[in-house]
Amino acid sequence: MPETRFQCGMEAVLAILGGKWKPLIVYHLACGPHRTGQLRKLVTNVSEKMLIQHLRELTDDGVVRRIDFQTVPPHVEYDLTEFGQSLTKTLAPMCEWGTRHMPEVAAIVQNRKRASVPA
Amino acid sequence: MPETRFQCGMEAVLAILGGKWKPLIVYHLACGPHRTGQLRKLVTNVSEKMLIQHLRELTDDGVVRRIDFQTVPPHVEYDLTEFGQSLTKTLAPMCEWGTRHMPEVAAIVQNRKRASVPA
DNA sequence: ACCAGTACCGACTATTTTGTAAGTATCAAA
DNA sequence: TTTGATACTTACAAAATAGTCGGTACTGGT
Repeated sequence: MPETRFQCGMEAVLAILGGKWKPLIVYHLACGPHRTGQLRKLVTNVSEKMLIQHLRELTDDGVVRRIDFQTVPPHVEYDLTEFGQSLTKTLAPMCEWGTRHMPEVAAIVQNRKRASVPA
Repeated sequence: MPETRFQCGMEAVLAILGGKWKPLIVYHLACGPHRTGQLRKLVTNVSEKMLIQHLRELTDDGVVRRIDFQTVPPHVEYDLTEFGQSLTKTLAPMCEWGTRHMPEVAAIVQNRKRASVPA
């Protein structure tokens, strides 16, 4: 019963998109529907388990829609719900910032690595 | 040496703001400089260790500036650098989305809790 | 002398999150 | 009948993240 209270909108967003691969998944789904195998290739380095786990959570949260073609072998596609699309729209400026400052951020992260691996 | 490569701007943002309390810290610092003790009260439920740890990382990343008044007992203030301010600007629309959809998101999260505590 | 308040550090533990490797089911093709 | 492809599951292990508690240094008030 710890009531869900958000201090600012950011927290609400993170409640939905908190997860190592979720932003990437949503990012790729913004371009249209994809099936599981495609996403596994697009979201580099994601394990099958994490991909499906996050897809499930996003589906449960109403961000993503799962379309099962009911065939054998299975064919399943995912795409964004309207809720998910409204989210990606507001995410766009942040993505732009990230894109614009990408070299800067990469350098920052690189610095951190040196600090933590002093060998 | 896994080179730092970002698939999309979002990843770059998360590289900087990934951390349970960082968005909140930045959010409060957007209103002006604060000293450590004030932040500890504003960022509810944060432990002193995590607050300081995150403040340090944000400082190292050039998002936050640490101002030490060199007094005894110590007096330290934190505020956003220009880099940090450019970041909060692009974060704003996302915060707005979160604010607008807060009840919806709260309901979603509430649902998850029920699912994971079936007792 | 002792305690309180400041900002911060460090060892240790707990919790959460992510990853690995294997297995399920079904059918088609070889 | 064995293999391959699909989407997905499960048990277990590792890693990342967060939290607790005690300690540092300094000084002012009691």
